[in-house]
Amino acid sequence: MSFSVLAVVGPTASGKSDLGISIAKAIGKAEIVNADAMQLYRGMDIGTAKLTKQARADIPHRLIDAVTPDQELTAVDYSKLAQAAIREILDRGNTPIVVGGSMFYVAAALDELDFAPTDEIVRERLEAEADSFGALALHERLGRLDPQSAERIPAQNVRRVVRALEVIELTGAPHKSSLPEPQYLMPTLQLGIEVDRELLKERIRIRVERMWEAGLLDEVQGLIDSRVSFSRTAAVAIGYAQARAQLAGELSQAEAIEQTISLTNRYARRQMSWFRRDTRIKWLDSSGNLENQAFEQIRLGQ
RNA sequence: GGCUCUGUAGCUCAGUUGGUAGAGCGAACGACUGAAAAUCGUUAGGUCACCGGAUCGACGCCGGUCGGAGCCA
Repeated sequence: MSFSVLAVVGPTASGKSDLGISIAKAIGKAEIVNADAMQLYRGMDIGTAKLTKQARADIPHRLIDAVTPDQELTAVDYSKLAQAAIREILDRGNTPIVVGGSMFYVAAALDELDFAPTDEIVRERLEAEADSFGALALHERLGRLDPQSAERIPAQNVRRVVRALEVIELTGAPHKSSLPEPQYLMPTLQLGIEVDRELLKERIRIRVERMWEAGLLDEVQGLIDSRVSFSRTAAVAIGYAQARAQLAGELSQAEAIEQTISLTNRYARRQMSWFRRDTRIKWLDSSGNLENQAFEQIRLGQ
């Protein structure tokens, strides 16, 4: 094969998980590596649309339920886990299939990304400075130290301004503030699922409504009762934040559901704007037979 | 039936003493190198309910019509 790693990407509710399993079964000796930032968390099942254990029983799945919701995990941590998993699977003579819609995590698993170091103390100090002097002042400082980054990063985007300053302070070198031409770590075939936007919205609505019917509130109440705190990432999981607000009496159920639908739609849009620019992706049209199109691409890629 | 309030972008609403309109959310598009389901940027949407009047000029003033809400009968 000319590719050693497969990947299935696309927006939420496009059918990545199912397609991943179909492909794995069809090609044989394949294992799935999760690239969904939220499915990493144990106990967050309904709201992350995790496949049931039965559904994934036939195919080994890696990096699902890898950590508890209170564990802080970053894209860098994930990239190490994912790359290690991919290597292991390859060593076993199997084909890794990376499946997930977390754009940055997909890149962290598949691409060459040379992350600069981080330091919590430095970052906290910069954030505090942003608070007291304002985002503009910080952006001006970045303009003096690294005009290129300052030009690329809007002053309002405090998060990225702070990160750029952090990297300069830590390494003395400018921050790489824009993504490079992506480069695979290993020969990879990336399949993307494209769904008509209106149809996707409909699917998202149904999916979210079913989450509530399936007991998302109970699941969240259980997490609260077990007294695990939520990590920064887990805390903002779409649906979970809304379910918690409903349990706290801050939102009605209808409001919680509507909000979840609307945030999920926005997320799907951002996913597409990220994946679209990756010209390496072979797109599958969901109005046709996904499996056949996938098999065809795999055949062509061999 | 009477009184009062009200009708501005898809939604919720701002619009100082008259010079043809803004915000938040939503939408479309985009950026993205250690929080990424994060954090942001850009753009498109409005004969300011309708008709008439005074005015050089009205979303804004006057009169009327239609539609909402409340109070009193």
